[in-house]
Amino acid sequence: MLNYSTSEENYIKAIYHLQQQDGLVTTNELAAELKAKPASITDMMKKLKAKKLLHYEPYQGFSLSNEGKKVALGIIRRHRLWEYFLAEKLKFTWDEVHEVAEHLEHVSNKKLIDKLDEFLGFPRVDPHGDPIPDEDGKIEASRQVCLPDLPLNKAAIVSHVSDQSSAILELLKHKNIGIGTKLEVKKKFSFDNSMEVKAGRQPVFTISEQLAKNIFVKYGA
Amino acid sequence: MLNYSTSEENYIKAIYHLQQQDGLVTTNELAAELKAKPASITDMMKKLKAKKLLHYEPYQGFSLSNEGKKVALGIIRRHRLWEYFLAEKLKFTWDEVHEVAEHLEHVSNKKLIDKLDEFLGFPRVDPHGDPIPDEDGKIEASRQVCLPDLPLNKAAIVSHVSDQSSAILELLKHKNIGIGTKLEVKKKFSFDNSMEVKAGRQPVFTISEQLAKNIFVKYGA
DNA sequence: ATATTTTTTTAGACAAATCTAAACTATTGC
DNA sequence: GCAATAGTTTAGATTTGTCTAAAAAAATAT
Repeated sequence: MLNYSTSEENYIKAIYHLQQQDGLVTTNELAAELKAKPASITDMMKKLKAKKLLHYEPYQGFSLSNEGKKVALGIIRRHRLWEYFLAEKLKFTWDEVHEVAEHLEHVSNKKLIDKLDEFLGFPRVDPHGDPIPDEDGKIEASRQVCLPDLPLNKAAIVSHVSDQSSAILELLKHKNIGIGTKLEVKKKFSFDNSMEVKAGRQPVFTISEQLAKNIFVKYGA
Repeated sequence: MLNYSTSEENYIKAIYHLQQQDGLVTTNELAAELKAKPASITDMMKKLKAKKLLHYEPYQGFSLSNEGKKVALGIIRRHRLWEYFLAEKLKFTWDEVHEVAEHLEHVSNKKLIDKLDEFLGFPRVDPHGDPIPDEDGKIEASRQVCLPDLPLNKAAIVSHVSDQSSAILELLKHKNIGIGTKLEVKKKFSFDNSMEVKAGRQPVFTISEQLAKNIFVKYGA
């Protein structure tokens, strides 16, 4: 695997994320994502095409080649491992990790990343619940579901709360649940659809169906 | 503290190291150190002078200003903390850490570095025995002495072995002592000048005067 | 279906960091 | 003390990544 500049890596990563949703990515879309001018995008697309990292015909949009996807997954692997390290070891909060990881991800040394992975205990998801690609670029599909739909004993990360009333926020705060909290459903009761959950490092406790329906979590499939 | 480019940081760091030994640094010296052409050095010196990071008059050599030294110590702090992390947490060997830290050092985020420092337990020296500047840029003088001259209970790092005979190497290997090994002298016996040492994570053991004289260690004064 | 609008590309400029070759300054040897 | 040598700087070119303004292509609206 060749080395790419920080700039090239940022383009590749942005295209990867955009094409997950949209299929073909357009010049303006990418310009908005990267806060650059459309002319700069076209310039870089020519360069990445010449390096066979993407498919591109003028005016037709672009998408990563298989090689480009592999490069993107390498960058995402580095980014998410560093995010995990920052949250788990350095006690950054879930919303602080992204920005710092944006810089660390560009240090591309295979041994560094594989040893970091091992040191962290081969985590499957980052602090936002997004799956971490393995050494070979394999990545689990990311699923976002509401808590009642989460399989039993599946580790997940709180990613969203649908109801934003102060009543629910008070309750979540009291139970130490917030965006980024690790969550696992241990038991479900069919009588009232309440469930026992393990949240972060707290002992198992019970939450109601009403609450569970409003908590969304992400996990690796 | 402003931000500087990777390139600027590499120049600043190199000047810092060279002027430790030489006082004024010359164009050719720095060119050799950085594997760049003398013309490139002159260009950058003008730039760094404009930023008030160094004193420079054409043909007269250059040296860091106080501000320049502060910047240099910040870079060295980052470099050595990452080296410690790589050796201590990721189990890199002492001779592998430098190259990787050369890249990590350029990620300059104060919170990251201060939290890393805390996570590592505020180490005083890196895996080569060189002292790590603190948050304010204070740095202990680095001392290199042979083992009999090391103060009792002072943590130090093996940095050099003077005799390279296979006999001494065999002995050192047997005692698990090598470059980068942490060493502490626990007790000295005046009868034969033998001493009890703690090496790495091994239990305390005894070494002879002859051996001790050939082991050089570095420590923060 | 064609005129208008939007999107994309091209052309040309600029800043950062590097280089080569030539010019200049300082040092050294005799 | 001056010529030869060694070291340094300048001038101009190159590469990478960005930009603005203008041109070209595609999409859209009547």
